[in-house]
Amino acid sequence: MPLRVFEEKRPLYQTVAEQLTSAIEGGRYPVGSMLPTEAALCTQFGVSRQTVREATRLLLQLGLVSRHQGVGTRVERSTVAEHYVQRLASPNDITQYVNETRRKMLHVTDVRARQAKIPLPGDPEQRWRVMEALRFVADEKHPIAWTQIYVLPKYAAVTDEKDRDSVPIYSLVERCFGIKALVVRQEISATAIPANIATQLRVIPGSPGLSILRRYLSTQDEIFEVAFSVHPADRYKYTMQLDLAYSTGPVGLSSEAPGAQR
Amino acid sequence: MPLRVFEEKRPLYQTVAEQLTSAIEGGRYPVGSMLPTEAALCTQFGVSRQTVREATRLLLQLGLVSRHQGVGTRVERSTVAEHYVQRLASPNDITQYVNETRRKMLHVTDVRARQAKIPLPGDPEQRWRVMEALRFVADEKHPIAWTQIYVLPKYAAVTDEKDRDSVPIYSLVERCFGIKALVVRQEISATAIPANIATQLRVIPGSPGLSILRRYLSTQDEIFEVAFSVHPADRYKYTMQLDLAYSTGPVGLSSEAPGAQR
DNA sequence: TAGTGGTCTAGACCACTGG
DNA sequence: CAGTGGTCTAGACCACTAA
Repeated sequence: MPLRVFEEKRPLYQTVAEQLTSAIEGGRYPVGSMLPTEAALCTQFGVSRQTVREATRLLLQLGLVSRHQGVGTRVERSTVAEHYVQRLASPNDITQYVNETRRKMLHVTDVRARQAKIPLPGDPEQRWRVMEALRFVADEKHPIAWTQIYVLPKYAAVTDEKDRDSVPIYSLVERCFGIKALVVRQEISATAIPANIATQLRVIPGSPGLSILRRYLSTQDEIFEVAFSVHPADRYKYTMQLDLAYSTGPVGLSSEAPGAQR
Repeated sequence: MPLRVFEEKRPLYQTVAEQLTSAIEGGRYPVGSMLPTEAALCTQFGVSRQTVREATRLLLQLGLVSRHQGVGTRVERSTVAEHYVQRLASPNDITQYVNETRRKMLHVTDVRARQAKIPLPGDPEQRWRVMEALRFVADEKHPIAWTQIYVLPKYAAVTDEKDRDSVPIYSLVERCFGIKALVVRQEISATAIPANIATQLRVIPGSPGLSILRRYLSTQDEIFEVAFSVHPADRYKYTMQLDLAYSTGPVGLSSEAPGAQR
């Protein structure tokens, strides 16, 4: 007979989930071992299978277990994975000023990787298209950023787009070539602004600047764009917020829809 | 009779979800409007209620709809919300070097907010406990960071803890007082390192440095700690990775109070 | 082939919301 | 109060995995 804690107001599946959670935390089901089968849990708790599944679904979201058809439910962690998460509603928020500033393109050239001012991935002889630009806030005279953007030659055509100056380059590449930036890696460091850049930024050479190196990785694990920007110390500050979270990563998109027509 | 697309291998609920998704994207169900009731969807698609619920659960995860008991299912967005997410497995990863460095405490004092070198929240007469320290990589002679940590007086006792030097302060506060950093706000900027700090860091005064200001917010929306660190430009670099994600934020912990429904 | 989780149905009662 | 989504049951078939 199922012994239910008396006077439960909360859903049954939640109670079951908690029992299982503490059993896992307590070492009753060690990491790597299998949870009892769903049928077993049904009789053990005296509930229906859906209730059991709803309970294990919670554990699944917390990253405690994983389910495998034909195999069973495996314990993955003994304790709920805690972490801090930064969420950016729009990809543009990565570069925090995109919407409040305008870009003035300086020039566009081609270089080989080894000639670039920044480390580029892959073959040193690989050619890249380089765009150099300044960013201004509204009508301010002084730019807040000097930027250099490298894209692979096969995407170089973006430099001919007409909204080249109003849209982030990575976004242009995405739109024109149907790819998607899956991952963005960012490095933030301080530097003494070199003379040639300082002139453009209208600051004293050697004065402190915040430099950000950003690498955009597409679906095929290829780095299709590298952006490098330098900001005078007193004109820009990078801010971010991290929130405590418990669940495992986003479940992400459902499927490989048959209608990926594009 | 339900007209099912013939020869379906994929789950029914997924098909239903896709139909609903494109109906929403197509404007058939505008943002702010209500989806048909579950019962209606059952007859419309010729499926059981669980199948409908599983389908709307997918839309829920994608942030397209929200469900409200006694009310219905409301359309929240017309298109799947895309965003970039940074995940830190351990809270320590916020300060990326915690595990590879040792801290040397310089001194501990008390100050009023208005006397502090950095802006502190709340009353300018509010007292704060201040710890000043240096961080070293392994056996290197030169520190990679000069740090100042402010905590509220009620948590000042952490400065007496014995593992004060090996554990991050915010973590000590959490452990000793049973609170939890729910949110961490971070500001990264460049500065010319002032003379007094430069001496400690063994760099030339005025040389460029990366400074990071971190505010730790506890459950009660209170800022219980503010940490400020300065790094010589060539000794430290802040790196992060952002991943493309689709689902809405993690639902997280089990018990959510019946509040915050719009 | 036996046993697992994945999907699906039909029906039921409940908790909550709004008029 | 009627109608909504939230929970739960009992039973069924399927897809997958491993022996």
